[in-house]
Amino acid sequence: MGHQTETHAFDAELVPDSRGRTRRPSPECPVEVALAAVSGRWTTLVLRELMAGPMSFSDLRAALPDLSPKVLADRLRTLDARDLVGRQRIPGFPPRTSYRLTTAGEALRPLLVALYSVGSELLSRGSRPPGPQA
Amino acid sequence: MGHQTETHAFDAELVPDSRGRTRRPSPECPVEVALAAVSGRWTTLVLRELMAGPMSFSDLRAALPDLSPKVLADRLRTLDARDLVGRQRIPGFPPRTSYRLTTAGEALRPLLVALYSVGSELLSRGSRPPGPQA
DNA sequence: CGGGATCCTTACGGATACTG
DNA sequence: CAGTATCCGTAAGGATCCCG
Repeated sequence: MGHQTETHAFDAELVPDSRGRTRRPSPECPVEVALAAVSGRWTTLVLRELMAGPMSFSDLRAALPDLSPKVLADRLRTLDARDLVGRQRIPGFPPRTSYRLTTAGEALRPLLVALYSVGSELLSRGSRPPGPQA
Repeated sequence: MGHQTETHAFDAELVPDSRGRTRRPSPECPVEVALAAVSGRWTTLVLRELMAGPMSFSDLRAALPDLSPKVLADRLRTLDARDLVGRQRIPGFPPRTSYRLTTAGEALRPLLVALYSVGSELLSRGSRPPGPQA
């Protein structure tokens, strides 16, 4: 092995290309992009609901009763801005809006599945609950 | 199909069991657990470094020069508290501490891989950078 | 070397009330 | 119905300095 010349080598599965070799948090890194997509409280729950098919604003409110309209609107706006969710106004009265995942949004499904299975693995190992983080 | 009795059905791959059917963010949900494990700025970068093998505090500082000692200590403390990372003091002077992933910590590898590949997918679709989130 | 202690700023998220 | 407007408390995270 080269002694000191190469700082260190990353596992090729973990870091397949140069975009993963950043020395600081950077929006060009795929990991950050994926993390940003699911970040924010309630976001994964909203995504989970939409994975089952299009829903209106109040469908979502009914499915997630403790989520305030403000935060729900925030989440939907952010997801929309990232092209993960699309909104479609249905003409007429009362006003209705249908939210649906875009194809980019559907691409998050394997991530949610991975989160679930890794999380289950951690729980089965008896890892401690989050607690106060700092 | 039952007409209105069942509120709605989740995809079994996405939500394999009842722990994923929460109506609010909850530490019992595997998704939240996994998300908590990688949450926080710099966390995935620290994990990436440790995936290559044990490192000392200043090894990590050298690998991530823009990460302040305070935040690095924060991250390591949190990861330690969650049993994802273990610390080992090396006796003698100057003081040295070696950090390594626990087996639970190694369980995060597939999650990081999934984050990378889903993030790449999003980037290749030309999704917008994070931007101001709220 | 490996941290801890302080201070400060901002961004997030919750509550409540209101509107087209 | 589908949001917006406002206010507010908290916690994350960066900077700086210090200690064993």
